[in-house]
Amino acid sequence: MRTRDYDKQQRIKEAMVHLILREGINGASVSKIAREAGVSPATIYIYYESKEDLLSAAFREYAHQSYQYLGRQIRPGMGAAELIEAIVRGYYAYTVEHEEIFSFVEQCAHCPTLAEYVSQQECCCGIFDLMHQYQARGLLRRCSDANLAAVLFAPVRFLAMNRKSGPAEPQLRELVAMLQRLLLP
Amino acid sequence: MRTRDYDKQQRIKEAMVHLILREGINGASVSKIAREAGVSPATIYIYYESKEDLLSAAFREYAHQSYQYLGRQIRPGMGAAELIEAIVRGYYAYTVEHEEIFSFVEQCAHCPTLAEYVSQQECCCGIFDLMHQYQARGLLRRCSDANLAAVLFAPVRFLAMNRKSGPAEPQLRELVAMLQRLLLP
Amino acid sequence: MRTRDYDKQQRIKEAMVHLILREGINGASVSKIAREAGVSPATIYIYYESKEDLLSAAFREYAHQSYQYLGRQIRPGMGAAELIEAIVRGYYAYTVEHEEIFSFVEQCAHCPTLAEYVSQQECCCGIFDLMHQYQARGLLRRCSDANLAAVLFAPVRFLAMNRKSGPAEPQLRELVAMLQRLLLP
Amino acid sequence: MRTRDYDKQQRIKEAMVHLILREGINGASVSKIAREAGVSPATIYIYYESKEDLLSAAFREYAHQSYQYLGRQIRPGMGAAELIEAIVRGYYAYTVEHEEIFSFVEQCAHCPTLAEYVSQQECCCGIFDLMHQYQARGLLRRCSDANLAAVLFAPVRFLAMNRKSGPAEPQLRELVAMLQRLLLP
DNA sequence: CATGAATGAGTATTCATTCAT
DNA sequence: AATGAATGAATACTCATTCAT
Repeated sequence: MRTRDYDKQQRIKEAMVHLILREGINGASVSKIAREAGVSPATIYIYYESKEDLLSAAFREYAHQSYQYLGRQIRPGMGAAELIEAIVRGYYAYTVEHEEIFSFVEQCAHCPTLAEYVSQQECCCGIFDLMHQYQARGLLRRCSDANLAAVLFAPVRFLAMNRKSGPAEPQLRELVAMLQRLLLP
Repeated sequence: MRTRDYDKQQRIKEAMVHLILREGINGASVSKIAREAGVSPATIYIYYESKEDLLSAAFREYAHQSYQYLGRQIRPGMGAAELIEAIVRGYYAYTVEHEEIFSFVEQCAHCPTLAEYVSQQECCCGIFDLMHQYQARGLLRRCSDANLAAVLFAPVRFLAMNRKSGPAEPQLRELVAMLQRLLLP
Repeated sequence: MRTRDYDKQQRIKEAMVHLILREGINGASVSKIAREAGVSPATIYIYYESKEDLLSAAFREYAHQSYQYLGRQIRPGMGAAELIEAIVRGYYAYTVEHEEIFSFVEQCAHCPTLAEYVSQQECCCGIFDLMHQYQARGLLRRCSDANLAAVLFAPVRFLAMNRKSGPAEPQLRELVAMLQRLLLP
Repeated sequence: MRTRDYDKQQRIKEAMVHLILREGINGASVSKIAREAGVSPATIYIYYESKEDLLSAAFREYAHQSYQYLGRQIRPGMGAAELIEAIVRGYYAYTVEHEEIFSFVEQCAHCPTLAEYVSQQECCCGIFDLMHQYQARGLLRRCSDANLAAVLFAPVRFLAMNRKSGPAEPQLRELVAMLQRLLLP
């Protein structure tokens, strides 16, 4: 059950993410975050040691969130083609439903001073375990994890970043087909 | 009258890029850039209207640079397989040789307040013209430009960002093979 | 929570007025004001939104102060001649006793960017109410409020500004006599 | 005959006055003055030693200008009543016709760091010489020069500063009548 | 004479953080 | 636990002035 204090901590994180989407990583000062969250600046320092601590904690948490979301979209019983479609569409859906958090994580992941806090590779280990099983059973082509992540997630992120250019559905359908041809045996 | 020193302007841009790699987009203040470039803060405002002007001008310029570099790696006479290999390896080589600039552009491209200054799509139009010819002649499978960019460039960028994890060469060779299978008819 | 220190706010205002007297409106920078008031520059922004806010708030307050002072010098029961003398001498005494504030208000009132914050006319409305009563009872000649303010206050301010030229008392006595002749029936 | 350089110097002065009216004494920086005058900042330093030199030279020149203008409105043969009317109306006309210069001089005159450059008293000495003659011939009441300046000029300046409040003509007519009653024997 | 480039010192304002309540 | 006050150091930017041409 959510306690009152957990809510406050949550509000702080969300305020920061919201601000960073609106004004970029520079625009999110501690005072603004506090104002947006409806707390005093000093209160933030009860929950976090420093601004960097707040940023990195939120980055760590939210970086895993998209893969947890993905984990809920897939089931071990799925066929391989179905699995690929679920991943692509599920990941894209996440970027739409959690636009702010997605943008926040992308910014953090590309900032050298923050990137080291999170290893992208290990975020998706749950999904990779499943893929390995499919590969072992010959349902998916074998390839290195790095390249699997590269072709499965990076293109979807690219489409999500450039969302405004055209309707998403045809592009998604095409991408699913391409990745199925690439990864199915 | 003293004449304008274009080398100085270059030094300012490079100092900024250098700083942003080291300290992230937050750490690059005008004074630090000036100190790094060996000029007075006021001098920066002779060449640029504002910090945002400096950032966006450099972003615009460098965003095109990688594709110009790529343009020099490919030749119209190449076979389709060779073309894909040249693009993947050429793009990756660029990220290694111009690490700072690559990181700078990636950060800008993911920052909402800066991203709008550059349309990623139009940066690579020269290369796309060539791909369209190959597609028209049946040497490459047809697909939308968005997805072509998504599968050709995004995975390479992903590998480049996570360079430290393992040796690059095997991963590159594998990625080239995957993309050839994906895009060749 | 630390409580707000209204003495501190007062010190800030006084420091600004003091500085503006010594160095003119140009010389009163926020840092100098802060140093003079013994606070940090940032503290000023707790009490005022901006430098302009500080200036205009002080201007508004002090512009009324001289007329409040005057209000205490006069009594409804006075004779008309006595009233004029009290006003002239009272106003002059104020400029001597509150030299800094007088100079500050004069500077603000003549600066186009600040003048609009205060309407000189309405500052002295309390006194004008009394004058109107005297005029209604035929104890003072009738004239427009604008000209009444023009001949009652402007000459005294003029003498106050050029104080150094000669002893004040004879000039004041003469001015009182002139204004009595002018305004008494 | 105006030489080319005289024109340039004139343009600089006018640009400064224009800027000070628009943006107050703080807003008139050397660069802005230069831009407004269409010259380089460095050029200003050919004609003036410093910004203060520019300000004080212009102040000195323009402070005399209104009284020179006044000098042209009056003639020794005038009657005393006519003389007072000419002075009041002439002075007021000047403030309307040379609004920018009038505002500039007023600002300078009330700024402690600039006021000392010009003695208001000696600016109007020409007019005072004439007044003394009228006084000697019994056509004007005798009073000290300070009070004469105080009642003749300060009220007109006050009306000019508060011009927007109501039509000027009735107020001027009334003021002329008041001053005639005050100063005629 | 005239210029635009150059700058150290300054501008108003905001920062991340701590203090006292 | 929570707060708004307080701040030294930083922010982006401008200043008056000088330099080299």
